[in-house]
Amino acid sequence: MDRDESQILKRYMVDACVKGASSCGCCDAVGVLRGTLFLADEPLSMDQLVEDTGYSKSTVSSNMSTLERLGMAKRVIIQGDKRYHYIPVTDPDSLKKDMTINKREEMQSIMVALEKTERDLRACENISPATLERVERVRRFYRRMDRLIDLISRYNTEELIELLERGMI
Amino acid sequence: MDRDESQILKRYMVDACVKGASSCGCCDAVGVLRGTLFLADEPLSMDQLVEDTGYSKSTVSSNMSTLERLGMAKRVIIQGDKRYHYIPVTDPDSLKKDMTINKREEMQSIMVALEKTERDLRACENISPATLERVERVRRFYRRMDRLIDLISRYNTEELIELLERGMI
DNA sequence: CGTGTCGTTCGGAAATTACCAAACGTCCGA
DNA sequence: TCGGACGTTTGGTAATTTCCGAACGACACG
Repeated sequence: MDRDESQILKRYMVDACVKGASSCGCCDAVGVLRGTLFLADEPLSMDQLVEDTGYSKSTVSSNMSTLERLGMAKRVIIQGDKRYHYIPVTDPDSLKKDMTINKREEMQSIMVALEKTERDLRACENISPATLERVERVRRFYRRMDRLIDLISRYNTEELIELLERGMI
Repeated sequence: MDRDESQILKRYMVDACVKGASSCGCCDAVGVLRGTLFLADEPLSMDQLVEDTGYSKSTVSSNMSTLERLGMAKRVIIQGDKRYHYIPVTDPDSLKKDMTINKREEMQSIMVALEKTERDLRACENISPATLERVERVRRFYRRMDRLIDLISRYNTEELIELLERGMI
């Protein structure tokens, strides 16, 4: 596979990854790097990532650490090479974990806020019953949703699908 | 509840909503508006939102439409008032739908990219079997994950929790 | 101990985004 | 048909973010 072919081929993945990155608040470079890594034949060094993406070394460095922090890339050691090399994370369990973990953190922060709000509302003198009721209702929902995501994280994908398909009948 | 109390009380919710907003790529104003709306005693007009948040009318207008597009706020008609009024969306089904729909769109775009990539890879001459295998594996994962989210969207929260709790035993 | 190779950090430039004020279009009542 | 109340769109500006190159620190090898 020559370079040009490879470049064309990469476009789809890179675009999709950029979209995914921006939807979780990351800059384009994170997506580009993920897509590039994903379609690489072998673990890539930072120099290769610099060359393949056109970003500077510093940009690649900082964005690769966010990619690592998000659990989407891993460093590996290549024998006889002191440079770092990166591989994309592709095993189903890790991918599934990544997908739930962010959502859960976001939900928990809203849940904490709802709890504090509800407490403060009750302590207030002239509270509006309607507002309190709404806060309670949503807080209950988030608590249930949190429980649900907790349950979901305890199964693997196949088990979940099987359970839910069985339940549909 | 006087204004100052209400302002202090709002902080938690607004903060949490801002965090949530930024994690789905929206600017702070979207979060601030959502939080404000959430703790309002009654449907709010744009003028009231302008006053409560300190944003300009144009900022409120444009960000309220994104909030509406995201399904987090709704316009209601108040009898004898020709202005729009907004209420927060709080029913569990809508909230659950919002939480899954974004994730699903993101996943589907990656899935489409993976499918195109896989097709192109097969058409290539010197493809790396390792790369192809990786693309296949991840594509399979996404396809299963998509199926899973589809199943999840067919149940309501309580049904899901019950099913999964029963499965745990 | 030097020297060269790596990766990270830092400061500033460039590009993007968020925001506001003003102009504009629309709808309703007079 | 005019006037006024509303909401949206637009153009410009301020603030933020992204990115690069240079400087820096760490580490291995001669």
